[in-house]
Amino acid sequence: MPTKTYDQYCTIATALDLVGDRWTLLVLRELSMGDARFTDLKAGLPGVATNLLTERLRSLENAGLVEQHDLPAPAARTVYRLTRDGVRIRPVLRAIAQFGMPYLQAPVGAVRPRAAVFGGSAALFDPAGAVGADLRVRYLIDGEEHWIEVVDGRLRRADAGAEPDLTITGTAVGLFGLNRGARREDLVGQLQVDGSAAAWEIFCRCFPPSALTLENQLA
Amino acid sequence: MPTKTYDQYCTIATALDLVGDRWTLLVLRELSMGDARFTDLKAGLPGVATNLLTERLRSLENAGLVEQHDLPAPAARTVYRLTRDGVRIRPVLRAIAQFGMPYLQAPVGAVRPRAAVFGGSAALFDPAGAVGADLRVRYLIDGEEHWIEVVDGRLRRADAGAEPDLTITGTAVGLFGLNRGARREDLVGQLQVDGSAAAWEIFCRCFPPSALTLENQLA
DNA sequence: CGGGATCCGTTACGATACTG
DNA sequence: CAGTATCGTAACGGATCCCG
Repeated sequence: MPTKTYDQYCTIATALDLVGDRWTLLVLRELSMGDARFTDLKAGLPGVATNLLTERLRSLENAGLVEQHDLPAPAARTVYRLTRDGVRIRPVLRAIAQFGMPYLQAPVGAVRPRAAVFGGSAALFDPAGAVGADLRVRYLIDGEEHWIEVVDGRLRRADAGAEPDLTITGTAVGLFGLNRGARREDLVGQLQVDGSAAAWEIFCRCFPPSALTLENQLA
Repeated sequence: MPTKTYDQYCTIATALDLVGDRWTLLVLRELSMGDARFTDLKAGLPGVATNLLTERLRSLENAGLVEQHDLPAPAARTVYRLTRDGVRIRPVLRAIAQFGMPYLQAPVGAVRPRAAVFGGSAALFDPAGAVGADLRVRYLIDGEEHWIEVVDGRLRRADAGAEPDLTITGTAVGLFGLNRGARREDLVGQLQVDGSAAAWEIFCRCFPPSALTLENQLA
């Protein structure tokens, strides 16, 4: 176990003592998209050593951010889940995702639809722009269906249910294009948005695309 | 140099490739409070090895987040400063600080006034609560003076100038108490707030104290 | 004194192999 | 499926030394 702490009276240093180790925030990213088994986590975190993943999970359990949950009989044994304290990491993940968005270059390898929705689109959520907003969005990305909703200005995952205000259909790469500021006209064939103009306007206020004006685009 | 990258098409992984290494975010924390010399950084980051600090600074310069700046003759040669791209890390630092706030225990060692203002108080800034707000706050903490202002819902550092709407006078520890949710009555002798009731109300909306309802308070 | 560079012991990480 | 065990390598931590 990495026992290294910054040992400083600082909220940031304290937070990083909990979640600052390598892989830890990416584990939380995976869990913030939903419960996951050990193998799911391993699949979502290419390159992580199994012993390290184990160590990180124990460490997160110890910090009270993650807990194991046993599933009923037929399903595979256990899943990992964020605790009530653990979900407090979401704004951190959103902020990091917004920071990193302009640095993302052309896709390498496959893009998981769920990552495009939660790590890409939903990560752009802007609480200030969303004040008072209500919106249900249905994503159909590479055949996978995901729902998110904004209720009274607060972002939540949602389940399939009542009619969506907006339906976004297409590929994960196309969705990333939208997040990075591409215009809808440029995404014909990759992404299609169905819904009222009013709903689209609310969407744009709640999920403003990342500013691409970085002076220093990495090569 | 740590050349390890997560090599994943993910905004968070990409961001962590830039700023996820040990000490890097704390270096940015220091610089987000203002320009700093090498020695200032070293002083603000107890325990960091000098070679490591050098390596992190080079790496951040390389990423375009930090730049060296030469000062006129009499002053010590160079300072480090966040670039225009670099200041984009601030929302990340704020989010991390808010996450870490409840885990902060009693102070160990000296608390720097500047850290109490920027890492503590200003870190609680809530864009959603601040929509449309305007406020100038003057901090007098352990003899140090710092100003922040909210202009049309956006947070900025400020310089001494026109009358503040609110003046907060006291100790760094007292200020942390306020941030963590202590009531003003409990901070008599440690912290004093001067200003109109209306300004105080705006302040509370812009800088809501961290929820202390963590089920799992660390020991 | 500010701003590092060099060296070296220790720790954490990465890859793979193996097990209940 | 969900880990544990092992081991070589890379990164970190601390101290010392160097140079303008």
